[in-house]
Amino acid sequence: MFPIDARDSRPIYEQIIDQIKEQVMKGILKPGDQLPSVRQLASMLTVNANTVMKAYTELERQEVIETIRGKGAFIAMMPSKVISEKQIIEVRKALKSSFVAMHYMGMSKQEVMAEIEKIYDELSKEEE
Amino acid sequence: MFPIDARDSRPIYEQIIDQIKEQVMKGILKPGDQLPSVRQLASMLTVNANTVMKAYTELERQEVIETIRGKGAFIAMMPSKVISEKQIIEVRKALKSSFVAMHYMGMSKQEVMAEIEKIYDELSKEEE
Amino acid sequence: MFPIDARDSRPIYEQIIDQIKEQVMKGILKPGDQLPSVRQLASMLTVNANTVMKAYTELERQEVIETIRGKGAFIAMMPSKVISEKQIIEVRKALKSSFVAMHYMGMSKQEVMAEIEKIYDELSKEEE
Amino acid sequence: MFPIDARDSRPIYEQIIDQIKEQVMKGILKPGDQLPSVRQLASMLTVNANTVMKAYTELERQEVIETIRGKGAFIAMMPSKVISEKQIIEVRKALKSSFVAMHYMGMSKQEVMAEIEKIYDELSKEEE
DNA sequence: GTGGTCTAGACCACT
DNA sequence: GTGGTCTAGACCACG
Repeated sequence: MFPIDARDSRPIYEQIIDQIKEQVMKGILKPGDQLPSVRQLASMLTVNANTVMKAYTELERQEVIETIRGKGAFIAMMPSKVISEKQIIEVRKALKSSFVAMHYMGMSKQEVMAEIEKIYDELSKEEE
Repeated sequence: MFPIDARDSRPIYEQIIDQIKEQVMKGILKPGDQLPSVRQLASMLTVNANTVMKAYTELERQEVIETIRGKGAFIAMMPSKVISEKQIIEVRKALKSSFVAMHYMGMSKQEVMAEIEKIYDELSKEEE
Repeated sequence: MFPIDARDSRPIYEQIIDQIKEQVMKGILKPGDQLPSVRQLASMLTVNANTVMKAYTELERQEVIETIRGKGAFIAMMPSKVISEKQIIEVRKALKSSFVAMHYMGMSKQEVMAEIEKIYDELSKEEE
Repeated sequence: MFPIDARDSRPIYEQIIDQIKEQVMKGILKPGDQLPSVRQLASMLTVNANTVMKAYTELERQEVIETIRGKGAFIAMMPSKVISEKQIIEVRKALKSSFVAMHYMGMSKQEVMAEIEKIYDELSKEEE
């Protein structure tokens, strides 16, 4: 379904969260679509069920998905737009940190911008 | 000297690393400039000396600073240029993750781009 | 598991690093093999866990091992190939220093060469 | 006189010791030759006099030089040939460590051997 | 004074 | 269980 890298420094449950959000953004997953069950996804990704559970719980908290008892988990109908100040500060810090890192990798602002465009293209392009 | 946020999810030593790199990028710290000693910075930030030590060690490894035995730590003369494939992949993932997060915060690509410009301005503007 | 000499002038964490690299080179440890956990190795060697941690962190940075969160540390699949100019200069200095020392011990070039062959044999010979 | 690198990881006093031994080995300094005084050498190298003192003391202990009160320091007449088991073990460890490092830098045994020959050539060639 | 190593022990995040 | 961060405090080598 999607690639999980156990060697990645980012925790697996976070990778799952991001992958699902990404698929929604790309339109691969649409509002109302049903997600695989915790156990199913766990066996697909060969990770622990608790790890998937943690991802789903967090996704629900963020209102990206909705879980209905006895039915399963579904992509939420209404995209959440509650933006907390905290989140904005967090993402700004993350961006700044990335830019400093890229600067130290010898990339000019232009090169960084090109990289950003590239990533944005990927995100809007629907993949199989 | 610079702000350390104990409640931040990122480890303290990483925050120190980023702050110093940022100050170099802004031109506040220039090649050859002496950094505060490990113990000094530790007491300034009210963190443990070992934590500062860890940051300095990593900065030296990245060739951002040079330490001279018995003398102290200094901003490196030669900007480092060693880039590993791993680093590039990491930073791309980080960017993508930020963009997905911003999308979920309801920001359009244009708004994201404006945000990026703003952060870049901050990074090139010398602060007091 | 392997010998650590507290009286050795070289730091313990460096001795651990070298021992593990040596075992990989000899083929005793193979790509994918799991290493003892930080705490296990610490108690085996009767050193502090932080000391072993430091060694593992550095080995990961050098891409000799990979650590997987919650699972443990493993010998890396891909042999690392990142070489910095600095490292080459360092190792040349170390060699020169050794040769000067051996000369002062009254060893001729031939004797030195014989010694080198002997050490190389040891390194390629798989030990129990 | 000879190059001292404060940024080098090796202590300055050790660099001085090695440089003097190297010059003796190359024949630039011959038995009976007078060395510069501690203060002279210190100012030549722009290092602390205590540091040079430490180097001279160690060189005398190793019987590489002889100091005569009121006269100065001289290269020893008899090359010392006392070899302690300890020294041999030390130098073997150093060599092994270098070889492992070179192996990890992707150098084959042949390449290492070529490197060794090169260093040996340098050591026998009298320089200005 | 400086950096660097090491210990002991706590606490956290992840699986 | 695993690695990872952090503190507090000791001791050493170097200049």
